[in-house]
Amino acid sequence: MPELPEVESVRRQLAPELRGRRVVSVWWDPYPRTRLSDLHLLEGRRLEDVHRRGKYLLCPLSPPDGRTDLELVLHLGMTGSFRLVPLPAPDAHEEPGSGADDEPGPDRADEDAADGADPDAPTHVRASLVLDDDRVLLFRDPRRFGRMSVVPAGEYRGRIPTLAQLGPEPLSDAFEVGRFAAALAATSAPVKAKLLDQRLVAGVGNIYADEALWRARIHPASRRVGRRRAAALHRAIREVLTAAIEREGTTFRDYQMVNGQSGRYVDLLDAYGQGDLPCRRCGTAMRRTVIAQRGTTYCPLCQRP
DNA sequence: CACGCCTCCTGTGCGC
DNA sequence: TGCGCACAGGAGGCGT
Repeated sequence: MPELPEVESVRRQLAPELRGRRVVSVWWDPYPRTRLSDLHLLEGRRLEDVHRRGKYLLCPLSPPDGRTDLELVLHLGMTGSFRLVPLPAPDAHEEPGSGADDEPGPDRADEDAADGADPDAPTHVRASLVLDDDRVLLFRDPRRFGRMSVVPAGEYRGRIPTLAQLGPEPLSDAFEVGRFAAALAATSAPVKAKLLDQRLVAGVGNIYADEALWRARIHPASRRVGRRRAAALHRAIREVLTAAIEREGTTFRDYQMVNGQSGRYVDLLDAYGQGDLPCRRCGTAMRRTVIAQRGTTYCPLCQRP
């Protein structure tokens, strides 16, 4: 999925477009096990801003009285993306009178782009918010791993467990090397599993975990990371995430920005997706394995246990 | 509690 | 060309 750099890039595109916009109406996926909840609460409210914590986007909502007490929480899962499109002109073919109550979601059977349907029309739309500037925010998510929910502002416990326990932002002062080293020392799980866990540090996923471990020369399965290596990893995480944000993230397969463009960090990947290719540092063939149920690529020479 | 495995989904790319 | 299978950037839930 989109990790911190991808989510931050999406945030930077969305924030100026959504800030101050009022939500006129909302449609969302009627799928039984949908991970979209309480979106009806959006209607009539203003999106005050778009913030980010880890891989989550947070939009404070203004009620009519001006107090902010609800928040829209967005997570892109593995395949989520947003689009802003013009509000379609009222369709002449539409049955008069009916059809008003539930906006026919643009999600039809995905295969039948038959009869006249625009082949470029967005597919897999799971939610759409009509905004007061006659544009529509579409949330697309083929695999349905993404989440959208409206919650009382800041109250994540019991609703969004990972967000409730989220670790420090890696690019902020809250990400302290001493605490990071201590947390790594206090665990017996493979270091990569701890990076993916989100409690030690927020926003690192499979791509940037592999990248940071390669840069810090730490074997992803290592269960013992001392202070020295912890400090190297701390620095590597910051460097990798900063460089990826500068290039608007990595598009390996699904990730797209709001304008449909790809992230350009893919060209700079040193580890992720480099299986069997020569290590960019020492030339040894990169090796692929599975750690924490995730595909993992590392250099067997540079990154020894 | 910490850890590790399984699951939720759909699409794609590969090998046969 | 067609089919089946493995795999995909995340997180939640459950068993040990």
